Amino acid sequence: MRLSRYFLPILRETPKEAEIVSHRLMLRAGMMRQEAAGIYAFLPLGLRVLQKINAIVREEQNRSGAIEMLMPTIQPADLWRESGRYEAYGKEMLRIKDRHERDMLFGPTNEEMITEIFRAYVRSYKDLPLNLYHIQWKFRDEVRPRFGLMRGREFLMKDAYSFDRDQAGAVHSYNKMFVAYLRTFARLGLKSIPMRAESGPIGGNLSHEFIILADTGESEVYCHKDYLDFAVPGADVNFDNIAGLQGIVDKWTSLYAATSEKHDAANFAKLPADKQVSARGIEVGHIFYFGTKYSEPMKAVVAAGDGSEKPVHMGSYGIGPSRLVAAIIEASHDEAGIIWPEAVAPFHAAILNLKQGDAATDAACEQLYRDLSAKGVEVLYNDIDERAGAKFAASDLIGVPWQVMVGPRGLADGKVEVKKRADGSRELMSPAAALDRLSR
RNA sequence: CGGGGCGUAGCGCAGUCUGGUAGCGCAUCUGCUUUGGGAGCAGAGGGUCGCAGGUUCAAAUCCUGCCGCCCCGACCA
Repeated sequence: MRLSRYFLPILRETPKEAEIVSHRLMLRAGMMRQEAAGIYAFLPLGLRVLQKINAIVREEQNRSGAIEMLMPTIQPADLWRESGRYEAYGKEMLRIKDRHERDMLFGPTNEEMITEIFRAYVRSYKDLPLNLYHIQWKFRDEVRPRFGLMRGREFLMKDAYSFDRDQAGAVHSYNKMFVAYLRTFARLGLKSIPMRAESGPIGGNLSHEFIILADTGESEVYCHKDYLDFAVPGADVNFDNIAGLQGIVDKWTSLYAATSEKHDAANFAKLPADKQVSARGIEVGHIFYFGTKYSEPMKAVVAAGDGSEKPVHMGSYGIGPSRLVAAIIEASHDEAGIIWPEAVAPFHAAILNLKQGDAATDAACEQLYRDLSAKGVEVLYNDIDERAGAKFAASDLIGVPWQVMVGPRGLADGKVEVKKRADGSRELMSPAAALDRLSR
């Protein structure tokens, strides 16, 4: 992409409404624009990151056996009257009337709708287990939206819903998501730690929040240091191996880990002093087993095999991709701007033409741009007629992992300079070597 | 929803107390000079001063009402 033909409205100064670093950097980097409190438009650069995140989330959901679909944002109120949540949900639910005065709502979540879809088609336990998910915009009319995308009213959520014939099956479905989440966050370049959350109606430990550590995170978390070095399950993990998955989950829940709400200072103090980690974190995922809470009132039942019909056991599993955009920035930035993990970077590399208009420099940039593009490298070519300093600052701000600086000084020796955004290291090399390095 | 604050050019702000030609920096446009870490000079364009009433010869400024946004708290994926 040529910057001169792109839409990247970089701000030199920080809009005053932005308090936390991810919000500031997203606005400055031209990633998003606020349209109302807690409601944002994604600009092209922000969308690229969001889509990278979605792709990874999707791959790991699919790998675990979940099946993608897409439910609407607008839902009929009657569905929620069946579960009793239409009255219970309160003012966080955005309620709408259509032209026929029918009660509608902008979905804050989809348990009711997925249960309705399930019961319409599935009759037999033989069709289970089933896990359906979608990635769709949600709306929760928070009293006080804040922190940019971290706590918006409209947000993108991946929500999966599992259906099993009994609790044992549901636990396995839960474990699949647990492992898929470990893999997802690791691939996003994040250290995630599962922390016990409020238990479901059946009791037990079957609700976990996935917290990523970030110095500027919103909440205090406490955990055993060894979590930071736990190996994340590989891509070859067998999701059908019930005992194997349980073993992974057991390991990842064996040590102390709690958010401030569930923190038990006395138990935490029992850990060896050098193993106590007290840090700040951001919740980026939440998984939940809730049994027959919806299947029973909404009559989502299957033939159990013994002549009877039984309500299915369900769980739901959320990840917030739009929040993750902000969370990744909170976890990965410096004074100059964003430092994207390579897996989610909007572009892999940037070419900085340090002397626009100089024939040799222009030609070298054009050639490198063509060569990188031909190799499938996502590259942003800064071909704007502005000073080198401005290009350095802009590249650092938007956080592209690799910068290739091309100018007359280096070209005199047949060299360009490749800079790694993450650590600032630079290396002089030939354009051919740069091409090789960046297209690996 | 309680408490606090802010709405003046695309962004950041001054001007409001004490009413009297709407300003500054950055950005944008033109020209010249510059060109390896956010250049310099000269010039230009751009504003219903959040909205609606009211007071006044005169309102960004005073009064009343409303709207929007931000921060702290309570609450939350």
